[in-house]
Amino acid sequence: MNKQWFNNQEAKIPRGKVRTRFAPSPTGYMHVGGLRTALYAYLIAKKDNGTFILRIEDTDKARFVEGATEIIIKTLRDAGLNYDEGPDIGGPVAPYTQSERLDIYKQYAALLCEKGAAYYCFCERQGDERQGDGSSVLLHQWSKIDGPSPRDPDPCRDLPYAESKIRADAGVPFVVRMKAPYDGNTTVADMVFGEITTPNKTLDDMILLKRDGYPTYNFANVIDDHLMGITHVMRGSEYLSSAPKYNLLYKAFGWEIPTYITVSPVMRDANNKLSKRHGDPTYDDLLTQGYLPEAVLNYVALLGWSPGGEREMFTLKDMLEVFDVSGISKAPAIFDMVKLTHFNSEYIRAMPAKEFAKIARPYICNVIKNENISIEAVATILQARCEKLTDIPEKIDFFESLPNYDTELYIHKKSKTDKMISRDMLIAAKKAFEKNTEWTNESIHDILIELALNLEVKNATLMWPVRIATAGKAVTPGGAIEICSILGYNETLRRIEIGIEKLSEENR
RNA sequence: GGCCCGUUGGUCAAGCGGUUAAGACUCCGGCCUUUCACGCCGGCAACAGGGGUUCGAGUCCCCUACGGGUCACCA
Repeated sequence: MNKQWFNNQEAKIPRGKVRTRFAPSPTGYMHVGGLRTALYAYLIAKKDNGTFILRIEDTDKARFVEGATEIIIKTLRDAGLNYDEGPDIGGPVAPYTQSERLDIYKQYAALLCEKGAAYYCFCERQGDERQGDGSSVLLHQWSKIDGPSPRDPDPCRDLPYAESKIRADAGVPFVVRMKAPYDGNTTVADMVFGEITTPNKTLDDMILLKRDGYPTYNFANVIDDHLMGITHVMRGSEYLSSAPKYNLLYKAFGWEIPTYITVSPVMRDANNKLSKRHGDPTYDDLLTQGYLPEAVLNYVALLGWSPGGEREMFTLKDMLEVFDVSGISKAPAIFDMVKLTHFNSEYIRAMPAKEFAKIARPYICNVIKNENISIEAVATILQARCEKLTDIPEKIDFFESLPNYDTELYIHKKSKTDKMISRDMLIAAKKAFEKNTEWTNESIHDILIELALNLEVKNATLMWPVRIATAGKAVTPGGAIEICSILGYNETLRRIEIGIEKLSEENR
């Protein structure tokens, strides 16, 4: 065993600062829960001026997905969760990638065997069968009998080290398993779940190194978290029951155990986790559905974490100030699209008008081809009334072409406007418009207000038919004035005439 | 089935032994208004159940129920 080699690995460890990592496996998409985990890890590090790193956990060859790492990197960048370290010091930052570190795991596994804390196992593969989708069918039936079931002793566990080392070196296929003690207890300290004590006899000899030479998640994680100097390990609650085994590994190496921060999953309903397979949206799906990255991040942060007060709108920068692990809840949280939508509309409204116009532009241009219509003006009336960007097309299609609407729309109970009155109003409005030369929001406003005054009717009595005639639908962004203004003089008059015609026909 | 974890309105949640049990979303009223929306005001709606401990329990303990996790050469 090369002592110098191990010393070199250890020498790279930076100490004394908070260091966290986001350690996804490259599945081809980023799910919402993953984003939340990344966010929390980022916040913990950055709150303390620490280091946040990205580590790709691609130790399952069978599940390799082309381009998956790029998606993760893009998402993180998109969300503003920039990681600041990779294996190439000084260069452009590529993430740490476990498949590039295979030698390291092998060396440490061998070291553990030498120390007697692990062993080579030459038994045939056993226990489960793989299905096409990567899930497995357990062959084992759980006993109905009460009490802890005794571990099946592995025949290789007590093989003399020297003997199995020779066999392994000679090329006999093997896995490396950890030697979990039969006696005593292991206590795991977790910042969210508190202290959990587990009897060692319930722990199995988990596999560290697979037959193909790749490490398991359980092993690579411990090695890397140590080697990369991770101080706060954040992960999902599915790993909570393995945590005692991780502690045993740290102990076997004589390494300091990091602080664990375990978070519960994000659910789709009371019984099921959010999952792509069930059709739940991934982070990218949400963006294409018209959600803003900031809104998604803000909403997701609040799933399972609360800052304690009444405020719930937080930018990433705000979160840096208020985030605290003590606010993380042990209970799972259900993802609610309706509330996300609310956050999104808040973010849209809070945006500077110019910025909104910029992001709304493609959605608007997709519908409005007419060059006489000002995209900016449409964006302006849209901003306060759109919950997500994908709402835009159906809200503004009437600008492009007048829908074939029903005259029932002219009936407005509140202002006691009916079809007859509407017709009179439209005729009056037409005349008033024809007399005028200017065509701005202000001039249109003045004309209509003055007209209502002269006719001695409520504003709504006049505005309602004008809006219906010019838009041809009941629900519109903006009122009559804005719509007329955007449509322009000629189109406005054309549509009012159509309205008069429609209403006149019915009276014959 | 064993072990571990959880459970406050439909949802997110505050609450750290004494509160009229916050707040937000949704929904429903009302006001404002140039429709819808926005905004403002108001309303509906919760401590899973049962035992303790205590002068006093959503808060502490136990049991039950329900839910989740785990028991892979997946992560």
